[in-house]
Amino acid sequence: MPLPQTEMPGRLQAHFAERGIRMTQQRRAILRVMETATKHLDAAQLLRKAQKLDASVDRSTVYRTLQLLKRHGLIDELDLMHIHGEGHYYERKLNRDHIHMACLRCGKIMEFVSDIFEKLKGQVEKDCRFRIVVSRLEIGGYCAGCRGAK
Amino acid sequence: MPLPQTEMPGRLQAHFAERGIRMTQQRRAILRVMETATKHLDAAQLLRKAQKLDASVDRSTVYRTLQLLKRHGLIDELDLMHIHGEGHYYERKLNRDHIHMACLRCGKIMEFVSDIFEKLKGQVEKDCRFRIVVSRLEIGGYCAGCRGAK
DNA sequence: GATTCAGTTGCAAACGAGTCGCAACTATAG
DNA sequence: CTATAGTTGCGACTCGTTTGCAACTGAATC
Repeated sequence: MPLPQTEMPGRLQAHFAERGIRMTQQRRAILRVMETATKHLDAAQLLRKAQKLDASVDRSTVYRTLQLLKRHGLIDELDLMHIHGEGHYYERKLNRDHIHMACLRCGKIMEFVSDIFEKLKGQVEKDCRFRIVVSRLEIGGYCAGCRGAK
Repeated sequence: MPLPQTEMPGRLQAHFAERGIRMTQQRRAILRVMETATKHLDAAQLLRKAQKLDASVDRSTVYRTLQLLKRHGLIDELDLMHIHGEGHYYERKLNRDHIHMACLRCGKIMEFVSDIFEKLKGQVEKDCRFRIVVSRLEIGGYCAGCRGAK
């Protein structure tokens, strides 16, 4: 299930340059992993993959870089309904928000883009006079394949 | 900001009886706290309040009871955008799902019920052939009062 | 290219939320 | 009243994440 690639690899690095954020060997490795990831990664997976590019990358640097990316609104943080433990998953923020669905039986993660979701956010902004910065809709349930069984 | 009280206090206890779940002193205290809570509680707050009703209540019993309530679909688990740390918050599941909005500046939590949200869930069920069991929409941003400032 | 220094790093220790194994206890059915 | 399956408190533990600190380094300036 490849993520939609609506942005070029290298864009995260470009964002850093634009904003005058210092680029280091370690950050380059971590950003490259985020840019080329084809699925949602947690911090441990991100660390392992980044260490293949630069063996010196440390766990704490991964966490610090994730905070940095979050603060700049370049990634989204997900729970995926805590299907695999208490940790978090990360993905690059792309043009359009999407919904995450997690199958409680087979663990599959699905994504879904919806105009109704955009409309809902518009309603919240208008009716609640609330300025939305980040939104997260996660759904747990049973996917088409698992609905029949159990 | 009181939660909508569309169910009577005592309903959680009634659910337990209906389903033949054993009722203990400690559970009675914990359920009573959940039933009368006027805001979202985390496990530590729930423990403190429950201990005022029954001093013997232990942390692990609180967690075990929360798992039980979750498994029976009687409570919802929230992150509230991790505004106050990594823990979780709990609230009784009421008739209608609602959206949670967290102000990134003042920390206020707001709730919002929307037909469009119901419609969106309907779309997911239909278009993705996905049977929804639990859903969570959390939004971070700036509330009406804080939008001007900063 | 050398100098400078704020920003960044690895390390190890600490943290907080949540879980678990176990022996003692207790709510409920018979 | 008894039997027993379910529940409890306790303490030790796991796991994801954060922190303080001394050493290092990117990049701006000369």
